[in-house]
This record gives sequence, C-alpha cells and structure tokens, in this order.
Amino acid sequence: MPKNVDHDERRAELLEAVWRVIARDGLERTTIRSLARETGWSAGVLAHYFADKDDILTQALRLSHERIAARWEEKLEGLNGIEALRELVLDNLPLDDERELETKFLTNYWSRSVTGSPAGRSPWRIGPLLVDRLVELVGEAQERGEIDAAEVKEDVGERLLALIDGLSLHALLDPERVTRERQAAIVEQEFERLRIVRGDAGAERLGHRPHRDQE
Amino acid sequence: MPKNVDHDERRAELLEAVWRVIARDGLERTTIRSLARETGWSAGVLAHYFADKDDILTQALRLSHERIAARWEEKLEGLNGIEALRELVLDNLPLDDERELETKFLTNYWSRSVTGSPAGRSPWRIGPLLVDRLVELVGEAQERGEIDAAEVKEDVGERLLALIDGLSLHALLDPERVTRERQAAIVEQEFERLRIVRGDAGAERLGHRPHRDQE
Amino acid sequence: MPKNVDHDERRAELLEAVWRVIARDGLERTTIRSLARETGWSAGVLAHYFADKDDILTQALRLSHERIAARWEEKLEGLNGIEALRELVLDNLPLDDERELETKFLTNYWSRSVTGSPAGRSPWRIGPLLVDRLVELVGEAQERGEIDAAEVKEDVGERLLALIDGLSLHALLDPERVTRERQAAIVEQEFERLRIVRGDAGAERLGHRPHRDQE
Amino acid sequence: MPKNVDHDERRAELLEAVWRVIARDGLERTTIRSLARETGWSAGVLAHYFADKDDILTQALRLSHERIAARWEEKLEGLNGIEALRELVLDNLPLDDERELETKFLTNYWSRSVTGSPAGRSPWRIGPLLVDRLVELVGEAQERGEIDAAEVKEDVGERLLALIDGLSLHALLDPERVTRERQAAIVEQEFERLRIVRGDAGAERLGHRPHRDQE
DNA sequence: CATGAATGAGTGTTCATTCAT
DNA sequence: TATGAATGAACACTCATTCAT
Repeated sequence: MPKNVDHDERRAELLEAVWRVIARDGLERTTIRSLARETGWSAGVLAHYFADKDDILTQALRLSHERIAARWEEKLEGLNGIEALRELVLDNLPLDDERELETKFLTNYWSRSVTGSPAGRSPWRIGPLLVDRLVELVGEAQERGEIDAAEVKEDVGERLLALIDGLSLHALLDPERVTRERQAAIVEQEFERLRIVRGDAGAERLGHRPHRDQE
Repeated sequence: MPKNVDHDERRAELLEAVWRVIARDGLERTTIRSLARETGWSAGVLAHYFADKDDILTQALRLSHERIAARWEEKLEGLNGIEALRELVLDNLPLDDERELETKFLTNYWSRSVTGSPAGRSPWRIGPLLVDRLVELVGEAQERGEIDAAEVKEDVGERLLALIDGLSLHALLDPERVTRERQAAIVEQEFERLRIVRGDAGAERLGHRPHRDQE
Repeated sequence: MPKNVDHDERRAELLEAVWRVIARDGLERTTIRSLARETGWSAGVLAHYFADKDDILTQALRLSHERIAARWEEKLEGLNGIEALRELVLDNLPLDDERELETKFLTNYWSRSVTGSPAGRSPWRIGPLLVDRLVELVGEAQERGEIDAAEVKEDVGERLLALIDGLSLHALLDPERVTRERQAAIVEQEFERLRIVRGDAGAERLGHRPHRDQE
Repeated sequence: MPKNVDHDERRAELLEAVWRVIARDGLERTTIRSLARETGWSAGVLAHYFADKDDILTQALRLSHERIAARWEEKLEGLNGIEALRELVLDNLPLDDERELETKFLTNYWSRSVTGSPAGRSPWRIGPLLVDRLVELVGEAQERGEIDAAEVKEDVGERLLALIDGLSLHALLDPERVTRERQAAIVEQEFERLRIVRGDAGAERLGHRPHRDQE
C-alpha cells in the first residue's frame, strides 16, 4: 500500500502557499520554483497535483473564491437586509492582514482577465458571484424598507461592488492615503446615504420614481 | 546630414504602439519583440529610444498620464463645480474605444504597483493626480452649494475615485453586464444623490430632478 | 529516488571541457553554447552547476590552479633545493600537450586580469602562489649552497617566474621558433648559470663552462 | 572640392584612441561605439577608414609595432653592443605611463594570437621583430667581448625576450609586487650576469660581484 | 509518491554592420 | 565626408516542462 496522502487536503495546502507567493511577488514574478520553495516541497510535486502552471493559478483562484464565499455565509448567518449587506461589503475590503493578502492575490488576476485571449478560454473569469449576492441583499433590504426601493437593486449592487473593488485597489496602491479606518468610514458614509428615514422620505422618493420609470 | 528624426515624436509614436500591445496582450505577455512587431520596426529600434524594457513600460505609463491629464483640462475648460466634476468622472470611464484601450492599458500596471518591491523604487506609481482633482472640484461644488457641504470633500472624492476605478474594472471584466450605457447611468445616479439644494433638502431633491430630465 | 549525480565530480567534468574550449577558441569566443556543445550536454545543464558565465570561468580557473598546485607537490616530493626548483620551473612550461592546453587556457585570463575594473572585484587574480613557491625553493637552494646566496631570493624567484611565463607565451605565439626542446634547453642554461660551487666560485664556474661548450 | 582630410594622419589619430580604449577596457569589452566615443567622432567614421572591426584592431596593432620599432631606433642611436642591448630591454618594459598603456594594449593581443584560428588567418601575429633585434645586439656584444661568446646568441636573445614579456606581464598583473623600480633592478642584475671581461673571465666576474654586494 | 537532472524555447539585451541622407 | 537610424544575429539567462530513478 502506497503512502496515502489526502489529495484534496494536500492540494489546499499547496494552493495556500500559492496565494502567499502571488500576493507577495506578483503573478508575473511567480515561478514554479518560487512556488515550490514556498510550499517546502520540490518543484516536481506540483506537477503531481496540477496539470500545469495555468492549472495551479486557476485552481488557486477557484479555491480562494470558494473560501471567501464560505466566509460570507458564515458571517452573514443570522443577519438580514441592510445589516447583512453592510457586513458583506466590509468583509470584502482589505481590513485585516488576511484579507489584504487576499486582495493582493486577487488583483493580480484582474489584468489577466482583462487582456489576453479575447474570446474563448478565459479561465480567470471564474468569479464574481459577489455582485449577485450584493444585489440579492439590496433587494432584501428594499423589501424590509431599509433602503430606498426606488432605485434599481442591480444598480445599487453594482455601485457597491465598484466601491468595494475601487476602495480595495486604492488601499493597496496608496495605503497611507486609504487606511483601513478610512475605508471603513467611507463605507459607513455610503450606508448612511443608503438608509432612508421613515416618514416623509418614502413619499418624496416615491414621487420621483415615476420619473425614472418613464425614462 | 543624416536622416534626422524627431526623437520625441518618434518616441510618442512608439509608445502608442506599446499601449496597444499592453492593452491587447497584457503586460505579462508583452515582449520586446511583440512591441517591435506592432510598431512595424525592428526590435533593435526600441533600444535606440529607450534604455531597457522597464524604461519603455515606465515611459508608456508616463505619457499616458500626461495625455489623460491634458484631456481633462481640455474638457473641463469652462465648466465649474458639479458639472466639471461630472465631466471628470465620465471622462475617466471606458465609454469609448479609445478610453477602453486606455483603461485596459492602465489596469495592467495596477498589480505591478500593488505587488513586488514594497518600499523603494516603484516607478509604476507615477500618479494619481486624479483624486486631487476630484477633491478640488468637490470642494468647489460644495462652495457653490451644489453638493452637501456636510460631507468631507476628501471622502467624497475618494468615493468617486473608487466608483471610477471599480466601474472601469468591471466594465472590462464583464462588458456584457457592465455596458457603457450602464456605467453612464450609474454615474448619473450617483450625481443625483450628490446634488442637494439649500432649505428643504427633500423638496430640493425633488425640485431639482426635473431639471436633469429637461436636459 | 531521483537520479543522483555527484555534483563535484560532474562539475569537474564540465570544467575540464571548459578548459578545452577556452584553450581552443579563446575566452572571447567562448559562449555558453560552445561550452555546452563540448560537454555533450545541453546549455541549460551549465545553469544547474554554475551561477552564471562568470562563475563558470572563475571556477574553471580555480580548479586549474588547484590541479596544477597538486601536481607540483606530487612532482616535488623527495626533491630539494635546486633540483626541486628546476623541476618546478620545467613543470610550468608547456612541454607536453596537457600543459600546452593548460597554458593556452591560462593565458586567456591574463588580459582579463590586466584590464578592466582597476580596483574592486577582480575574480581573475586568484592566483599566483607559484612565485612564493619559487622563492621558497631558491632560499632552500641558497641555504644548501647550490646557488649564489648573494642574490636576493625574491629577485631570483621573480626572474624565474618571468622566464616561465615569457617562455610559455612565446612557445604558444611562435611554436616553430620556441619548440619544446628549445624551452627545456634555455631552462637548463639558466640553471647552469644559477649553480655555483663552494670554494673558488669563479674557477668552478669557469671549469664548468667548457662542459657546456663541449655539448 | 570636398573637405580634404589627410587619411594617414586621421587614421593614426583614430588608432591612438583605439590603443587607449583597449588598454583601459580590454579587447573583449571594446566595442565600435566605445571606440567612436573615445575618438570623439561618430561610429560611422570608423567604417570610412577601416574595413571592419578586425581591420581596426589589426591596424592598431600594426601601428603600435611601427611606433615602438621607431622608438628603438631613436633610443639606440649612438649606442652599441651591451649598452644598446640594455637600452632595448629597458625600453620594452612598462617603466612609465606611456609604455604601461602600450603593454596593456599589447597583452590583449596575446590570447588572440594563442587561440582561435589554428592555421590560416592569424592577423594578430604581425610581429615580433624584437627577438631579432635582441639577437642581433647580443651578437654584437659578443663580438665586442662584452658578453660571453660561449652562449648561443639566439638563446640569450630568447631569454631576454622572455624576461621582458614575463616581467611586463607580472608588472601589470601585480603592480605592487613588481614595481617599476623592481623591474629595472632585475634587468640590471641580469645584465651584470651577462657582462664578462676579457682575460681571466672567472676572476673578473668574481671581482665584479662584490661590487654589487657593496651597493 | 517524490525527486531533481535535463531540456529547449523564449526572454531582454548588445553590437557590428549597412545605408540613406 | 560624416552621420546616426535601422537591422538582425548572437548572446547570457530564465523557466515550464519532462522523465528516469
């Protein structure tokens, strides 16, 4: 009987090392050897668990997405509407070291998705369920009367997604200007703007809806 | 007298080819040879006008920044306050082919700035003057009573910058979801939210809407 | 278990091929590819055993020096004074194919040492213990009364070193004029001039001279 | 009428710059561009006066030989026998800055002559007339009874040539050990050994030795 | 299962050379 | 005559990949 290694577990362990290297060195400077060095294994072992370098990179991205999505569900448990929405937005910002690494890692895939093979194989565009989740929660918050129902939920979700990624990017590009505190503060401002006050506000806004619909 | 070439002009011509290649193939897949092919010249000619590959890449970024900033000033001429602000935001979105190429080009430098050498030389971070310009115009709009003066102008500027880059990114990542029309619409929504009038804020908001619709 | 290669042994094998190429083609015309061709391996294999081309060249020189010094000690074993000295001088002349290759190889490093970076790193100047060994043996011969003690031993050693390298050089530059026999003969003449006998030194020298003339 | 440039004069001027570059940077690091930079002219001008790079290098060597030989004749004028011989030897050592540059320059050609094309074109072996001149003067000194006529003049000349080039080489390789003073001293020692007097040669040599010791 | 020796294509870069002006 | 723009081959080196052990 051969040494029995739990493949999935080992792969996950390797992929976590891949995250660290890519976040640290960048996708461009990431070599099979640098990955092997980080894992502590030889370079050849990666060939056992992955088809080729692209496979490593793709799977690292996929696992990251899985982990992140799993973390959402955990954090969102018991929360509803705008509170859940707020939590989801904050959770996707690089507000601690772990998520900063995560964000650094993910930004490396952006340019790969943007450029390269126009049509056809683009294994980098696995992702973004985030926008769907955001839209879903916006809808929920609208139904609960927590945020303005006059706006199209898809647009609000898209705006929040833009805020998340824009803010994340600038936090990495200029950490001194966009500190963690500032990111949180800006998100809070955005949520104050989203929140509506009971009373006349609903009517006011409602009154303007037809306008939009007529467009 | 030898063939006399206008160095600056030739360099600009070469750098424009560099933009195209990077936007098309990505920074990673950009080679000296692919650049040469795009320019129509031999590979050696790049060695005449640039010190090395890094120099090419850095100067391509620098020239791009210069051109963009020049375009701002041109478009903003005669505009003030919120109208200038709106124009500036819209101008920095990939709303036509030229700016889409520009954005694709620029996103390739993001990961390079995020990653790699933490301190020290980072020639990629030339420059976000955009946020300064945004903040400046936010302040101007506040003074003119066009947008809420209660908010910190730096935060509003930062939020708009995040919107710009977040939206740009998603437009490139998923052009079918984030169409050009949708980008413009989302920006307009954001500006409606920004606009306020003195006195009864709610009423003002209503009162001012038709204004826009009349445009 | 992977194929296990004795690194030191393999390196030595490679470096011997390096000697041959440099001696044949010259340092200037020596390329990684020509080295690879001579070794019978691919070019990449040299990257496994050496850091870069400079490392190859430096180590080739170092190993050569080691081998030569080892050969001295072997040949000099059991010899003393002027006999050891004579053996050492003769051993450092290109009197057979092996040493001719050796000399051709070494002369290629001379210009590299002479020229280039004046101060600072000069990895090419590993060498010359030979002069120390010569001086040491001259001193020994003087103590044994075999050669004139009136001369400064460092100067005699230096003169012998000049004879070695000068003769070696000319043997390579013009092998027809400076044959192996001629080199040996000239060395013998030099040693006859060095040799003295106690007592009436002058008479001895005279008495000994005709001996030569009779040859 | 075109600008009339004295070709030979211009070529000589260019070749002198070539000497400096080769002596400074080494033959290997010498490029057409570095030569052009040193001359103060553009790179293309060298193409006018020389066929190609090899031609430049060969002619630089040839002119150097010519100049050196001319200097001999000048210095040797009025001198005969051993005094002329001594002057010739000393003149071929790097005892001042000019000749050090000259020697550095020439050593760069040694390896080129030794290696490379075995038979056929070896433009580097232009020419050591020096040995012929040395032998000629040895013969003259022997005829004048200044040095031992028992030795074969060709061998004495060869030995002196080896001394010259060996000493020159070591002076460049290790200037601290082989200073200019030391080179001159070693040559003087050699000439004292060469010098004999008519009559009782042995006695003369003895009588002459203490002389040195008293210094 | 794991190793690391070996490969070869592709990289940035240098440089002698050509040639229109 | 003199320039310098342009070329293309050759270079050292990197790296993903293969494979015998």
